[in-house]
Amino acid sequence: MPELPEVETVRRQLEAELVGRVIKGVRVLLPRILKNASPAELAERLIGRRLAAVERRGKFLLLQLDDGASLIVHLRMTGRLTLVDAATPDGPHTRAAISLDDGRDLRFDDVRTFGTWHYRGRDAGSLPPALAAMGVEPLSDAFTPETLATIAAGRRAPVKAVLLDQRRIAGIGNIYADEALFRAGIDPGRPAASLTPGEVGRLHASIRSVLIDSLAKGGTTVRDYLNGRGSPGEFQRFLDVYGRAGEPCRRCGTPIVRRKVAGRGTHVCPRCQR
DNA sequence: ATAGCGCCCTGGTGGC
DNA sequence: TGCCACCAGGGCGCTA
Repeated sequence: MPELPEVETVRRQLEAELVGRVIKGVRVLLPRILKNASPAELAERLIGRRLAAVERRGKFLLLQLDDGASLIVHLRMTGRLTLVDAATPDGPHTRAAISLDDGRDLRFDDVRTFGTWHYRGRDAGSLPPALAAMGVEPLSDAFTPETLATIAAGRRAPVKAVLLDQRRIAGIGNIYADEALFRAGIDPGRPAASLTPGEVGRLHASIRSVLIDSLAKGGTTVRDYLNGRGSPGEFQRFLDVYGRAGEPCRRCGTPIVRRKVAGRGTHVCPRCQR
């Protein structure tokens, strides 16, 4: 489940390899991943374009083209973007591919086919609604304890639901919501507005630290995630609660409990998190 | 405006 | 061994 650290890892790898490359071909094996273009239209727009930059906003990847347009990719749960030699056969779940002028393909593989591609033209063009409404980047200077306090103020929803709301904070998914709340010692079901200023400060620091720590390990691979070079992340070895139901809390030894909060599988230490 | 829920989709798992 | 219900979950559309 690629979240901010995983998508950022892919972004860095793709940027290093893709910038300056020219698109020679486009293959779309599953047209419904394209949200606002037909395969033929996408090919017409992309072929001949040079890649100018690879950016990230929340969990979206933006491949910027030299004509001011962009290809906006969301990996959702099982999507992968990897660079391979063009001779590499498609996998059973290859949904699309872009061939480059250096003999390689940018392959998009996605088992569950939730991932999406949007083409955005130079002027306006359609943005994915979630991207247009995206909240603050948690690793940017704009994200301060005061920002988080404002976000939480007056919200009766569980604090975990607020962390998952991309319109408030960008890029946090189920894994890092659980991990940040553990580090902060806060129960995920608490109404966001019930957090004390001290708790808001701890949660702010925890969000940043867990994202930074995971980024340093190349992200988390629980099941499907692979980076732009086809390699898994390493942070799963350092998770405190996610996926550790029944195992002892690393801090106090109490078994980690799994329950449902905000409709999501949620992992907590019932002793450390209040 | 906010909160909650079902849907999309496939592969892996566990029960019988 | 086979079959099937169930689960994973981000974004989105719908409801109240």
